[in-house]
Amino acid sequence: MRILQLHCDSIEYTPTKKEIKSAEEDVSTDTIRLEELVVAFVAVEKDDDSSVAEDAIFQIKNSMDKIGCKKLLLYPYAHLSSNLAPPYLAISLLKEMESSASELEVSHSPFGWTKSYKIQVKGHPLAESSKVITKKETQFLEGKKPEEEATSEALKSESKIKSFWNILSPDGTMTPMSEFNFANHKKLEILSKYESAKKRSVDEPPPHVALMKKLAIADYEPASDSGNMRFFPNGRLIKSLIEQYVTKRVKEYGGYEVETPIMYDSHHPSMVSYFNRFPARQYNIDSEGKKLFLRFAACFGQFLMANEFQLSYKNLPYRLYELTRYSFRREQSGELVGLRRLRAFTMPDCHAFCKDLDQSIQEIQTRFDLSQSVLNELGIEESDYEMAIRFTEDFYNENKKTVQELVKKLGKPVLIEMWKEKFFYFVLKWEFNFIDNLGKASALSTDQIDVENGKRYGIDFVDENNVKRNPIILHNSPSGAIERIIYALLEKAAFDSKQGRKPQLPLWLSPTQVRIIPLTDDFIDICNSLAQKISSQNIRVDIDDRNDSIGKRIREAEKEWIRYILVIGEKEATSENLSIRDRKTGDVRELSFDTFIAEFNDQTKNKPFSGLNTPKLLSQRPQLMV
RNA sequence: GCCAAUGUAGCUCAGUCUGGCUAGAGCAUUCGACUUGUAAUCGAAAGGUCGUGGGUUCAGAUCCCAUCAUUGGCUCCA
Repeated sequence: MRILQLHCDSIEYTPTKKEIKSAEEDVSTDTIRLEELVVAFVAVEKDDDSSVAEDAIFQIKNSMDKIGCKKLLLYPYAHLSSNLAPPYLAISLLKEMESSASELEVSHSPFGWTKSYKIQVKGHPLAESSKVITKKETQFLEGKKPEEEATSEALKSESKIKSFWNILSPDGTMTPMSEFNFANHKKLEILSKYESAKKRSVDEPPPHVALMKKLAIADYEPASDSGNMRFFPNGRLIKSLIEQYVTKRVKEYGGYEVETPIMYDSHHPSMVSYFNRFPARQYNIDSEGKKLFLRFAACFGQFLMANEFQLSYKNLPYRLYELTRYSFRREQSGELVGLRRLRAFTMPDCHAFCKDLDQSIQEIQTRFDLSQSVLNELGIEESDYEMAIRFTEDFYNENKKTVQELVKKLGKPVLIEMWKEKFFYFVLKWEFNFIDNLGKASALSTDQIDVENGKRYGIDFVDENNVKRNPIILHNSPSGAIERIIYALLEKAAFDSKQGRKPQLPLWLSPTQVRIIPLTDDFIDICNSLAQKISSQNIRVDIDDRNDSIGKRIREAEKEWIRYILVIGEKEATSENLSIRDRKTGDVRELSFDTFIAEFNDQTKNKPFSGLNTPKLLSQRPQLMV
């Protein structure tokens, strides 16, 4: 059976005359007009039977659910096939379809009649689709527009691969997702629903968007392409600190930092096959007849580099790392949101070349620990994210223990997606998904076991037996995109705020860590020397020397989420100790200088430091209202 | 990309449905006064081709068409 399915604003048809003997009787020749409906042009073919009819109506219903349409017109249309069923069979199958779609508002146009018709088709991607339904096998091509260029094989097969969803608990039990009791795992439930059912319902902008502007971190740049952000001094400072921290951790783990080009020749032999597999989502550039594209990850750069290395098994695992500023993905405009999903983003990307599966499995455990620890230190805890592991059935059957160990490390149930066959280049992939205020999931850390690209990029090493082999490659981002970390921190802060707690950034990331407020102009000099003393301890300190009331300046500092405020007046000028207003409690404490520095350092130890990225005196600072 | 909502001063918004006075307010900015004790001192000035481009009209921020951007949903997420 062949079906051409169109989501229409309206259709108008007029039966004109009987075309065949066995056409339907008692047909009125009035014009019929229907609105807001799906029209399914149907050609019944020779071998079709009830099971095909049932399957067809099932698929039609499915896609109508998606587009939220309840009205269906079955329109017999012989021209779709050259292998038609005899009319009596066609009529009876059409009737079967009509009656089995009873929960829809369904009708059919007369069979065997010539009809004139006028049709207005909607313009969204799901509006048009064709289906071919046969007895044994079901195949269908969704959403393919007639005028569209042939979609690549990748996209077609991607829509065909079927996922099996389960939940794996730390004790090793695997439960089908539908049977799992999510009572104590609300966020995992969100992730599961999000991934498998793809169902979401939100009607407000994510809170981090307002915060990123209010805190003068980042904003949209109207003169650029959407999804390319500008970062203000505060934002650049925060971003840079996170970048430095992640890089430091990766180097401690054993990654070697490199730098590779951001654009590549799409006709380079190594690119072609990779490219055809993952088409469409890149920025293209024409340059002197070359067709270049902007990288969407650091993979190519590092693979092409590794290609040059003379590797021995003794060198492995060997790890290359790059902090890509930027990676580019030309996501559909409707998918872009604040700092969560961008077209240009900063991605730490670390590849480990391993000699065999055993080594890669050992390596993936190390990197799992690294990722978890990095997120933790960045201020994102286990309770903020949920893990998903995806793998092929074969890999799981041979490596159950490995998978279970990862789950054990996390210590809570994990969403499992399993494929019968390997479609992607990896056999296993895990990722941590941050769940935000609106119940949206987005991936942070991730790692993959890649069994294809070693060969594709001609990377090889010599093993113990003097045989050349291709390494297995792990693809890890220990933190996920840096922008997304900021998004996660802001969403967490917004959540605190909603719960009635004071929102804040981790102290080591605060653009201003200590603010000094002179009571009157007379104390500005004292403030200056105090500021100097504090900033020599690697603390970002500024002075609000504006001519505003003390209450107002405190309020401003609170609104900037500044943790420590020092008001300097007569009392402080003559005292040994500092009066420190701690935003955490709102109280004013008397501390000696050294005690304060010790308390401060304790909270920022092992974290990178960078000086104030804006004028020290607030009177010299432009007000940024975005 | 599709559907919907939104777009007015640097920011947050009123005015748009029902076309008609000099397009308003608060915050921020500038100037002046005040010299402040832990979340908003007082006064004044300046600030706008109402997202952009067309159209209808005696008259357009307001109605119509197109377009761009943001947000939400769909799709997508290597």
